[in-house]
Amino acid sequence: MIARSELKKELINAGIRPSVQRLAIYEYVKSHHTHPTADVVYDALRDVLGSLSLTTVYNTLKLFVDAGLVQLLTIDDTFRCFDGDTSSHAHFRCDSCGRIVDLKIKSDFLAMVDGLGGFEIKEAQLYLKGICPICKRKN
Amino acid sequence: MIARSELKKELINAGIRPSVQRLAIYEYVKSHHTHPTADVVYDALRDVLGSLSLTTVYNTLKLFVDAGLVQLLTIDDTFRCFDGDTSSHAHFRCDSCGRIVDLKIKSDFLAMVDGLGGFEIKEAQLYLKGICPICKRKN
DNA sequence: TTTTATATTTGCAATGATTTCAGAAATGAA
DNA sequence: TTCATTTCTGAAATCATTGCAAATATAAAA
Repeated sequence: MIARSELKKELINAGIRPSVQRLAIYEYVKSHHTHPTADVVYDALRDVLGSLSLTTVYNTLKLFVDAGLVQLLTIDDTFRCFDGDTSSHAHFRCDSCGRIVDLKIKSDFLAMVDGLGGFEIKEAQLYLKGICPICKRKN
Repeated sequence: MIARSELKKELINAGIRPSVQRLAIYEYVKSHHTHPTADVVYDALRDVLGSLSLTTVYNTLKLFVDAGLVQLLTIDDTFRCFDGDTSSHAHFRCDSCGRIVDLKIKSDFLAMVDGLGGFEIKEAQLYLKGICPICKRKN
């Protein structure tokens, strides 16, 4: 759990004015590692904050993604979800329960890709899909 | 370029009846390595075939994906595109020109991911984004 | 070949996540 | 406080994708 004042500084450093809504949304994605959709964030915060618009959540998350503070995941092709952890890691999506799991990845994994000379890589996403250990045990 | 009769066999082997539309769509995605969207396939084939419905293109591509004959890519979060090459390879999307490029990847690249024991991996997608060599040279 | 059943295609309407937009509210500076 | 700027809001619009029911094509049976 990161302190609110620390999160505030991060927003300011990124050139983003830390409004009440923005700070709440930022705190949510940084403290919940559940890869929430915009809608999930909206449902979780609408009661905490007096009022909140779903549009604000969409706009704010897009702002964070563009600033590099949050990752946008498209591992499930039917919706977008967000990850406050911007460090390099892989994602696994269980076909059975839908859960998205973080997996550690070696820092030099791009060495496995051939012919990258001349390319400028700004972002890398490794998406794995299949059956998670919990669902496998159930069968 | 693969022969039409060969493509026909592949569909039959997958349990898919090779109708005129299906064969045309299958031939398109297997011979064009441009990662087309459903709409692009539709526009390319509507004139060749007498008539064609966009719904048919969506349904057919989904059929191919479910049968494992074609890959679904979600590297661009605003639309889905398709890849007739189902072999293991990475994809790069240029932020500048939007082009999606195939990149070779070492077959054992999953060794770079920690803690995969217990997981059953059915699909892996490595998406890279940034600036391609052609766009870099232009600047 | 004709009939019948089944599979496929079609076009339009519906869906639903996301975005746009214009006005309202909040914020910061003077 | 006043003014200017930024941010938030909610409703309406967008657009890729899907659902559905009718039309067509294909295969099997008679």
